[in-house]
Formats: sequence, structure tokens, C-alpha cells
Amino acid sequence: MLAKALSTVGAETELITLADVARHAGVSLATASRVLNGSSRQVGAALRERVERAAAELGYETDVTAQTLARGSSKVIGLVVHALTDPYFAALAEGAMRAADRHGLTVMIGATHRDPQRELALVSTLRAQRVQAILLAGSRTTDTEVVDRMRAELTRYREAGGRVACVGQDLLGVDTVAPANRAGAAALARALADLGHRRFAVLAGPPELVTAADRVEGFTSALTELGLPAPRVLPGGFDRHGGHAAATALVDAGLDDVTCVFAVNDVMAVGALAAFRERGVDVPGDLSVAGFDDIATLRDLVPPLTTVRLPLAEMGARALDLALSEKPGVVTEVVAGEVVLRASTALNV
Amino acid sequence: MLAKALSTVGAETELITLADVARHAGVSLATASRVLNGSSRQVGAALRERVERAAAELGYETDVTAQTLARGSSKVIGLVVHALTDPYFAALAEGAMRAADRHGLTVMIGATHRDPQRELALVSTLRAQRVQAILLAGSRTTDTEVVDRMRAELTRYREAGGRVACVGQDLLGVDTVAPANRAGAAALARALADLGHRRFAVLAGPPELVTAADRVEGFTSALTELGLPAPRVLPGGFDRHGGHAAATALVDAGLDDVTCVFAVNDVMAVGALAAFRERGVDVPGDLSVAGFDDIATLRDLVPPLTTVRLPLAEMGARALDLALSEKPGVVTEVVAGEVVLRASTALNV
DNA sequence: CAATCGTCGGAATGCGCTTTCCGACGTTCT
DNA sequence: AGAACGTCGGAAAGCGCATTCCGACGATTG
Repeated sequence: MLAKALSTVGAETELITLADVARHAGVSLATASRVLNGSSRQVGAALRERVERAAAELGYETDVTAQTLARGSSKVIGLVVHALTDPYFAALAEGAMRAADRHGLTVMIGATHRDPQRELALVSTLRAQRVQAILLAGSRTTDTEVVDRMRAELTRYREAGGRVACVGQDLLGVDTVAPANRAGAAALARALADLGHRRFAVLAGPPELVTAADRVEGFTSALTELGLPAPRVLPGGFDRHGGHAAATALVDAGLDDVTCVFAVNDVMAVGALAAFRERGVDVPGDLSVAGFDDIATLRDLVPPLTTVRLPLAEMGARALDLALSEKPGVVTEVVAGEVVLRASTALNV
Repeated sequence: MLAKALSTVGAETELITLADVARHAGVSLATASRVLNGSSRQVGAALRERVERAAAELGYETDVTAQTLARGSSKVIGLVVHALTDPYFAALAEGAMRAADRHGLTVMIGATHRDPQRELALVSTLRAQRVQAILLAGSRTTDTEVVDRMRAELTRYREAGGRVACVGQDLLGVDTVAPANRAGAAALARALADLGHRRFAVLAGPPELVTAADRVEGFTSALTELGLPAPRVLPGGFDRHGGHAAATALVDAGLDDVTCVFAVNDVMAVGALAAFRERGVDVPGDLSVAGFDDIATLRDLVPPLTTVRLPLAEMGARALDLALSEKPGVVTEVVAGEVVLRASTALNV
């Protein structure tokens, strides 16, 4: 018993290589390779079977790194997101991973936590890993220096045969799946106006975040077109805390005649709902609230959130397909959002 | 202009290799390697500087796959989760990724969607990728055939020097970070009994899922110890839908004297809350509801959910540390859950 | 039946990098 | 001053695999 325990530790058998399999099957390296790793060349049934049995008996597993080196192309893609705990990115990642799976690709993932330096570093890492494609999800900042460095990095990557696609804004000169943030926010504004709302506040997120800025702008200009007054715009963070803080600030400053609040994403809206509850503002009785994204995990909120639905998983999948597709030039696919009216927004009479 | 557009397509410059850098710097391959990839050997300042400049000028990026092959060890770890859209796993993954980052490791990720075949396939893939460690998150099933095959696969991997850790139950004979499901559920049962509840129902999830079964058992046996009647146990899915369905079934069958419902995870509890709302059962007025996990995204639920908090991100990080740590034998780290009483459970007088 | 062709197995080369081994040179010690 | 040693640059041998090129063999054809 003791002996067994000891033998378990540090077993560390040598790695089983293709050469081992070939020897064990009594064939050449080339033949073994052709049998086990989808070559275009045929191998006779007898030998093929011997190789396969040898591989199974030895528990052989291809060394993909060696294969990548020899073939000069890998079956791995890279995925760069803000954070997995953000359901928006989790949904994108989920969609991208499903698509990767369909293509027989493995996924390497990295989180930026909205740090542009980290994002740059992640792209370098993925480049070093010789991934076949890089998917960039996460809003671009408007900081031109960062954008320029990212473009340079991506250019080098693409010159070496790498493929890139991005979910968000087309600022990088790469294939892009772009949610129609402006149009979606505008449609939402019109829908809310239809409910009778006239005075709005916008929990706007960080002005330098393009996604946030676009949504604010789409919302605002739609109001203008309708001949309604411009909304009160409260900047802040793009997360739950940001929504909570901005909503608190709004209440403390006095709602005046504001009857409806638009938080530029659902997670912020959740924070806002909490803040309003704490301050005794009833939603939708005293105030209507709308978000953006239609995060699935949040659909059971009370009251259910009016929002703009984005097909996030599908967007992730389309980004991968775009990156992988052979085509000239750079493509931007716009994805429309769909206004979903729920109980968090009431008729305003 | 046309010329420029054409030149952009298919630019595909040759890959820049270490040899290019060495030539450009006028040094040998060996020297370039030593400068650029942390060797133990020193290189004179003059040469070192020349190599570094050459690398920067050429935009060189190490080919990690070649490096892995040459060194025989990689800087990548594999992470196997159920699904990223499940916030439980997203939080685990987030923690593991942060830890990986601290260790300078890249993360390869795969989703099983609770399909044991897929899980097996993922482990094979990761083994083929020669990842340094594999982290298995996600509840083990009690299906012994699958467990055995998984053990065999992992054994081969470890014999080749791979490291493995698992978050969940210790069924695989590997290092494990094990949430104290039984103890946590038992503590929850006692806390709810302290609130005056006597008759419980448990939305139990799938009986073959060890996590679910353990929580049910911990809850039940604590009630027994308190001299209370056994709860009504309603099996079902482990997700929102499962919670919703089980809760609906409960109401339709008649609550009788049940005053408190324990859903074995938060996501199921959310489904249950929705079902109760639909059926006009007020929570916590008519019925108290408790969950398990304390998912962060769900903290703004109304009413706020009584639950057992698990430090998910930390658990992910600890799993990685465990896998990487040099130590004899197999370690199981138990992580305690903390009962958090919130408004979804009321005093029962 | 010889010439031609197609099929399939194997030896050898190379993918980009690390690392061992050698050798050249400059220091230090006796 | 010579021996012993340490430092640092380079040549070359792999790491595990894919693939090209070659050659052997059997089948087809005129």
C-alpha cells in the first residue's frame, strides 16, 4: 500500500510521441502521421488499423504545439473581453465559443478589465501564441494614442496572416460586428415618447466610452427630432455602481419634471433601480426606467426592465465567422437592437 | 488609391523569426534567444541592446508554440466550465483567470454544457495543447462510467507532467477545492428554523448532480437533527427553468403547511421567485425563499435573496494555486459557505 | 510482355526556438 | 609569468510533427 502510494507520486512517464506510435506499430513516422492527423494522402487499411491500435494502446495524443509549428497554422483563436463576470461579455463569449466549437477551434481568452494597456498586452500574447484569429469584444475608447498602438499591433498580426474581428465600434479598421447603438437608443426614445414621457434623464456612463456615448447621442437626437427638450445627462461608471451613483445623484438633485430615466446599459439600470428603491422613488409609479442590452440573467428583475435587446451570443458567433471568412476588404455588419417594453416604464398621462 | 487598396489585401509579410532578429542585430541565434527570452545566461550590455533594438524595429514577437516545443513546457492553462453564461461559472473563471494572470499564464477555455462527452473531449484537447494545468469546474456526475474514463484521461495527462485541480467534489482523485455544500445547507436549515419555519420544501435539482444532492442532504439531515419533519423534495433542472418548473409544481400541488422553500442554487431560486409571482404567492409574505451561492449579479433582486455565500472568484484562484503547487499527494481544500439572511425569508410566527 | 502510370511506404528535411557544448578571451591568484 | 578559472559568443543538436521527394510495387494498357 505504501509502495503504491509512493509510486503514484512522480510517476511522470515520458511523453508518448508519434515516433513511439510508429515504432509500436512497425511503420514509419510519415505513415503514422498520415493516419493520425488527417493528411490528404491515403494509407492502406492494414497499416492504418495497426497505427490506430498502437495509438490507442499507448494513449497517444497529438502534440498540437509541434503540429502548429510544422504546419505553420494553428487551430486556436483568441478572445479578448472586458470581464467574464459582466453578463454582456459572458454572452458574447458564449456565442463566440459555440461558433469556435463548430469550426473545431479552441479558444484562448483574456480579460482586459477596461485597461487599455492590458488589452494591448493580451493582443501581443495572442499574437505570440500564433492564434489563427483574434476577436476583440469590448468598447473601444476614444483615446487616440491607445487606438493607434492597437492598430499597429493588429496590423503586424494581420501581416503575418492573422485574422481579426471586433464587436463594437469600427475604429480599428478591422471586420466589425457593430450593434446599432444609436439607432437602438433612438428607437427606445421614440417608444418612451409614445408612452407620453417628455422630460428624460440619461445615466450616461463614461463619455470616452464609444458605446456609451453613441447610445446617449442616439437617444438625445431622437428626442430633438421629436421636438422634445434635451435630456439631463449624468455621466458616471458603466457598471452597476455607476448606475447607482448617477441615479442617487439625480434624486438628490431633485427629479423636477423628469418622468423617465434611460440607463445606457442594463447593469447600470439595475444599479439605478436599487438606488431609487433606497430613496423611496417608486418604479414605475413615480419614475420609469429603461436600460439597454436585455441581459438574460436580469429578465426576472422586478419590475421587468424595458430595454433594447441585442442578440449577444449571435453577435459573438458572427464576429468569429467574419474573422474567418475569406473576402476582400473590411466588412462592418450592423446588428439592430429591438425595443422591448416591459413594466419598468409606465404610461405617462 | 487603387494600388494602395490592392497592396493592402494579401500583404501577408513573412513571419519575423528570431533568426531575422539575430541577423539584423549581427549576432548569433543563441545570443538573440538569450536576450529576448529570459535565459539564465548573461549577455553583454552592448549586444543585448542591439538585439533589443533589432527586435523592436522588426516588430518581433516570440513564437510561443516553438518555445513550448523546445522547452517542453508551456505557459498555458486549461479551464473547463459548464457555461460562461452561468454566473456561477463566470465568477469561478474570473477568479481563475486573475490568478493565471498573476502567474503569467494564458488561459484556454472550454464549455461542457453539462455534456460528459464534451467534457472528455475538452480534456483531450487541452492535453493535446500541452497545457501546464487543467482546471475542472463544474459538478461531477455520479455516472461511474464517465467518471472512470475521466480519471483515465487525467491519469495519462498527469503522467506526462500535467497538473490538475478541480472545483467541486473530490471524485476524480485530484486536488480539489470543495465548497462545503452539506455544511452550508445545514447551516442554512438551522438559520431558517431559527426564523420559526417548520415545514420546508426543497427545489432539489437533478439527483445525479453531486452538488445538488449534497445540498439537499445537508439541508435535510440538519432538519432531522433539529427534530423537524423531512422537507418535501422536488427534483428538476439545475437552472432557472428547473427552479421555475419545480416551484410551479409545488404551488399547483398545494403548499399545505410549507412556509419556506430552499432552492439549491440562486439561479433556481430566481426561477422560483418568478413562478411564485405568477401564481400570486407573495414572497416573503406567504412563503419564504432561500437560495445558494450568492451570485453577485442577483443581489439586486426584489426581494433580496437569503442564500449561502460562496467566495467563487477566490475558489477559482485557489484551484489554480493548488494545481500549480508542488506538494506530495492529493489535497482537498474545503471552502465554507456563509449564510446570508435577507428579505426573501421572513420570520414565521 | 514491356512500357506506363498510379498508389502508397519511408527517409530526410525543416518549422522556430532552447540549450548544451566549445572555444576564445580576460582575470585573478600563486 | 603561467596556471586556473570565470564570462560570454557561437555552432549545432534536438523538441514533435508535417511534408516533399524518392523508390518500390502492382495494375493497366497497347
